[in-house]
Amino acid sequence: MRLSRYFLPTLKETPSEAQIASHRLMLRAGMVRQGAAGIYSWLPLGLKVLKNIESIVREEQDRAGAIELLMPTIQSADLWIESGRYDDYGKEMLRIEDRHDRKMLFGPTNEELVTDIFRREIKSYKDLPKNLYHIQWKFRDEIRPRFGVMRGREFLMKDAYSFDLDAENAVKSYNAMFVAYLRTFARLGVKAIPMRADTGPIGGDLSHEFIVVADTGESEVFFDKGFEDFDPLSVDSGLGDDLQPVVDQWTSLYAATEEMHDPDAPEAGGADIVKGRGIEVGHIFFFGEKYSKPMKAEVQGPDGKPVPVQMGSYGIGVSRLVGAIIEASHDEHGIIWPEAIAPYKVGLMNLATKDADCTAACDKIYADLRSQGVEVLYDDRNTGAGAKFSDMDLIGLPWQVALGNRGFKNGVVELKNRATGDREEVAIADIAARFAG
RNA sequence: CGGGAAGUGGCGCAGUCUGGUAGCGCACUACACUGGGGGUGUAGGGGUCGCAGGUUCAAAUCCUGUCUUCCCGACCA
Repeated sequence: MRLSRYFLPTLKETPSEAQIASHRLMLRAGMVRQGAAGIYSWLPLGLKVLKNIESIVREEQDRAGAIELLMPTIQSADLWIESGRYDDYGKEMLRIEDRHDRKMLFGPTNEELVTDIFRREIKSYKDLPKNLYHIQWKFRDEIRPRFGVMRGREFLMKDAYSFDLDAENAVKSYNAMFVAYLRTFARLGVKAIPMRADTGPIGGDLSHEFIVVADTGESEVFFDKGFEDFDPLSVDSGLGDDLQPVVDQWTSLYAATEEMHDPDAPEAGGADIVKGRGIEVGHIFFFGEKYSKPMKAEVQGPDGKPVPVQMGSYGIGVSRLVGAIIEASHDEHGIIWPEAIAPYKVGLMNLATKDADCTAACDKIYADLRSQGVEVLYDDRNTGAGAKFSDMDLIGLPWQVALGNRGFKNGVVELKNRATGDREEVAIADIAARFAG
């Protein structure tokens, strides 16, 4: 993409409403603009990151055997009345009426709707297990939205729902998601630590939160230093494998959020327990018959008798992750994207746009990179070099390639790694090949 | 929902106390210079000061109401 034709409104100064790093940087980097409190438009650069995260989340869900569908954002109140949550959910649920005065709502989550879909179609234990998920916008009318996309009212969430015949199999489904989550966050380039969690209003018996550790995190967390060394990607997880040992390994070390932390517990006091701040990016629950019973989501068992299915739900805050990753990965100059989700891999800067030869050389690098399938943002604007460097640092692409008169004379570009700051000179003729494969 | 703060051009702000017809920086437009870390000059365009009432000869400024946004707390992906 040529920057001169792109839509990337970067800001030199931070809008006054933004306080924390991710919010400031997302506004300055031209990723989002606010529509109302907690409601954002995603501009092209932000959308690219959101889509990249979404793709990785989707790949890992599919890999773990979950099946994608798409449920609507607007739901009928009927199912929520049936489950009993229409009254329980309170003012956080945005309620509306259609032209026929029917009660509708903007979905804050989808247990009811997915349970209804399940119960209409699945009648036999032979069709289990099932895990259905979608990636869809949710709306929760938060009392106090804040921190940009980290606590928005409208947010993109991946939510999966598992259905099993009995608790034993439901735990297998739970474990599959547990491992899929570890893999997902690792692939996104962030360290997320699973912590035993309070089940909250969704209810249930078994629950873990996945917490990204960042200094600006909103809640206090306590965890064993041993988590630093775990590599989730070393674990292979096919559907049906017994993942209990993996889960056991990951839950053997102490980790707890503030509300679950018990300073008096023997395992909580060790020298390896560190205190930090964290951002919740995922939350998984096993809640058994909580919805299947009142909503009569039953299958016939081998003995021909109807049994309510055992359910779990599994959420990842996709839009929140954009903010959370920035919180965990930025410096005073701007964002530092992990390569897996960066909006572009390479930022190419022509520092001498008035020089026909230099421009031709840049154009060729741009064409070569694109023909190799490398995503490249090409700053071909007629601005000073300083503005280009600053913008490039701000938007945080992993690799910067700069070519100006000085380099052109010597036949070299400057290649900079955004994360490490390391620079090296590479021959103009060789630079495209550096990104091959 | 309790506590606190703020709304003045696209962004950041001054002006409000002490009422007199709106200003600065950045951004934007044109031209010239410049071109390796947000450069320089000249000339421009853009704001009924969140909104509605009120006081006054006169309101960004004083009074009342209202909307919006942000921060702290209790709640949440």
